Amino acid sequence: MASESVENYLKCIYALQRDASDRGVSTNAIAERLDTKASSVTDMLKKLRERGWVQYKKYKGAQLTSEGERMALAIVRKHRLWEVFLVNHLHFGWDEVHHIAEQLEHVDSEALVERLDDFLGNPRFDPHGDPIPDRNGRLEEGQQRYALDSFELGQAGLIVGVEDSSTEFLQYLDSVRLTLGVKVEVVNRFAFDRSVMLRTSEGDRQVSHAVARNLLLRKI
Amino acid sequence: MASESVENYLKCIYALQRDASDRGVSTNAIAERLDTKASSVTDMLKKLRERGWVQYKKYKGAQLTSEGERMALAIVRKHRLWEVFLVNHLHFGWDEVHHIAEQLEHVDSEALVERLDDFLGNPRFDPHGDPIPDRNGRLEEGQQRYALDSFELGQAGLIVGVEDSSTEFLQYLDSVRLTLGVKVEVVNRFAFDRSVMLRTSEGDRQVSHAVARNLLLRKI
DNA sequence: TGACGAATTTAGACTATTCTAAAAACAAAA
DNA sequence: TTTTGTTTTTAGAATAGTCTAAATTCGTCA
Repeated sequence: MASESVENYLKCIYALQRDASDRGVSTNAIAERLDTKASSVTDMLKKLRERGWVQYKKYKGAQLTSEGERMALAIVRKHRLWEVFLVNHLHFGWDEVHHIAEQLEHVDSEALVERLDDFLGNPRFDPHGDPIPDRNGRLEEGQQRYALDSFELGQAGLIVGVEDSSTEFLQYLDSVRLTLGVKVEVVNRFAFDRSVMLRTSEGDRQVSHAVARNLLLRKI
Repeated sequence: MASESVENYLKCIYALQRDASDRGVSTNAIAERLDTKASSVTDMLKKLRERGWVQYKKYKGAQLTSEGERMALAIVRKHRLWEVFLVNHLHFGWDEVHHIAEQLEHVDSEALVERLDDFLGNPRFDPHGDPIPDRNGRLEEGQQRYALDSFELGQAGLIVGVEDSSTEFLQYLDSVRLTLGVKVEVVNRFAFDRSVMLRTSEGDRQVSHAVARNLLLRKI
């Protein structure tokens, strides 16, 4: 059985090799994301290699093995299922659940996860729009999601996810009513600061580049 | 914040000073219950004393301070609430939940506990009949519970709890239909092995002394 | 190619928790 | 009160994970 710390490393490497889909996740990238020191990461990578969960060569970064990826997906599955529970049944806000799910995801019981999944009605997405791996670790392809950032003028879309699940960003989205399921259209783009003017059913809103990069939409 | 290990020690000392209501819980008693070595217990007791959670003098055993007891009750509260969730909502058997709740009880979020409590309908007892401390750590007095062991011939009672929540014991009780809420009457006692003959609505059953000691009843 | 700055690893140390083996204290009987 | 067996504590060591500081390697630019 993997320790909580080991599980966090696996999850972290999984996330990093997902959005920077090149080879080898760098020591520094892991250190930054886990808020730890590069030397600690090096130590841990050696242990993970020992146990067959990552491929790792000095100075070359790390990649999950298939066993490592299987474990990472199991943790992601638990995390997202618990988030659904917290939001749908305990009525937490989508901005409040990440921290709690980070603890719950380490509870070790196959039976618990499967019963929770059934209790929740086998949801396919978590409250932030992220897909939930099935019991075999398979992730639904789903339709392509694009950052608002990449939309052309006049392009419309449905908000289906966020790149950043921090409390701050989610609370901001709540406050300007840009939440999952909302339909938006790009009516203007300002080159000098890369901000974007959006039209929603509630009126127009201007959002910064930082927001546009982190809002994920399905084109319509 | 207390580590998982520290929390387990506090819960253990709480349980031991509850049923052996004399002074000072002995090092060996703690070691046996936590399946660890006496020397490890000594080390930990010094740390708990440092932090003001137990009173402890060499060779004199340990007692929780009021702060220590407050913490222990918070853990017991979480444990029992999660057990209710697992049995009532995820449909686990009462014999399957202890191990899972031992992990869930360490999740640290005040808000989670209170919302879970409300979600469950503020239950007052867990699936084994044990009372759930309220948010202030207060334990309902409830009516007195007696071990079947102590019943006179002819005395009747309602099963309202168990002294031992092990999977083995609970599965045994399931198999002979001696579960919470069942009414029984003592119709015979056998001195040579201290076994007891019970009458239930389903017929007569003989149970060993070990069982009689661990079944808790309310007299009727 | 060589040199510089950034990234990474190594070396050595620290904390928390646990263990084994040996020493000390206790308790109860003779 | 002395002996003896049990309980408890101490001493010293191991493991997992982390850190700082120093050394090494990498990649790139002149």
